[in-house]
Amino acid sequence: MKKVPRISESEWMVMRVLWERSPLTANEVVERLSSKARWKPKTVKTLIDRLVKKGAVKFEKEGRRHKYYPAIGRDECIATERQSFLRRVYGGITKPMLAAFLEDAELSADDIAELKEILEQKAEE
Amino acid sequence: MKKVPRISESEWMVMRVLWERSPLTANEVVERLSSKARWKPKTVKTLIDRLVKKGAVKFEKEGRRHKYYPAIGRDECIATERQSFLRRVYGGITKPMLAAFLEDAELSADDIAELKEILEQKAEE
DNA sequence: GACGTTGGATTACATGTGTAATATTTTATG
DNA sequence: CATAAAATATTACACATGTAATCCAACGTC
Repeated sequence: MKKVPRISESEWMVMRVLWERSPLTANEVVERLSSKARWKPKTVKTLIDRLVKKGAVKFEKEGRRHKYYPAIGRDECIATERQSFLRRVYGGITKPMLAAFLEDAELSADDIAELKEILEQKAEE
Repeated sequence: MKKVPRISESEWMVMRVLWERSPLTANEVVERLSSKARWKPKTVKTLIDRLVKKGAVKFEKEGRRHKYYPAIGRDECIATERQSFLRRVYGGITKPMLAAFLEDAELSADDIAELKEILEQKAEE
């Protein structure tokens, strides 16, 4: 289990686009972020560079352009963030916290069914 | 709805002890944190000062000592963190994210029943 | 009342983050 | 080939954060 680096709020936006589709050139990343954030291209470039330095993103040279792609898994990063969040705020996963999440969520009927399924499984343990 | 300030990871530890019991003197906070973190007293004092500056903590003078207490609610702060986390990581609350939480959780039968209750309520909407 | 002790106030300093601008290198074009 | 265009690399700079140390003021003690 390799350790995932710490990824800042802004960097997460970059990671999200790369996880969605990659490899991408810097400009493509800028393009895909333009709807989500109003950063100057240079700012996005800085974020990409920092992610490369942290080992979260790698690239291959294709001609003079670099094609960037994630070097770490989305699920791993999410798990790390989730745990950090829970430790910080609740000191662990708690029922009130889950209740709050569920209340806030927008869920389809299928989603609800699936989550109930999980709960039923747990009830049997 | 007043806006809660941003609270850093270390600051959260301080807030947690103050939410648990307050008011406390700086030294009492240091004392209560000593099992959780190995910070020098001055470090804890700095964290408290920053929280005061942010408006997250207030104090009253009792003789020459200050008695500190939270100025913002735990639940509000948690809600803010939760939303920040979700926006960052998932771009909002999603079913897969909820599923991951539920899978990880340690829940009693009552907890499970209550959560199912919430889901059923949502199914009716 | 001088003095040490004990808290609070001020200052420190490296690293991270948000947000870019400038400089340099590579490439396409005339 | 010279030069403009484009991409990458380097530099910038203020504020946040982790982690304290030092300075100063009030209080109790002799």
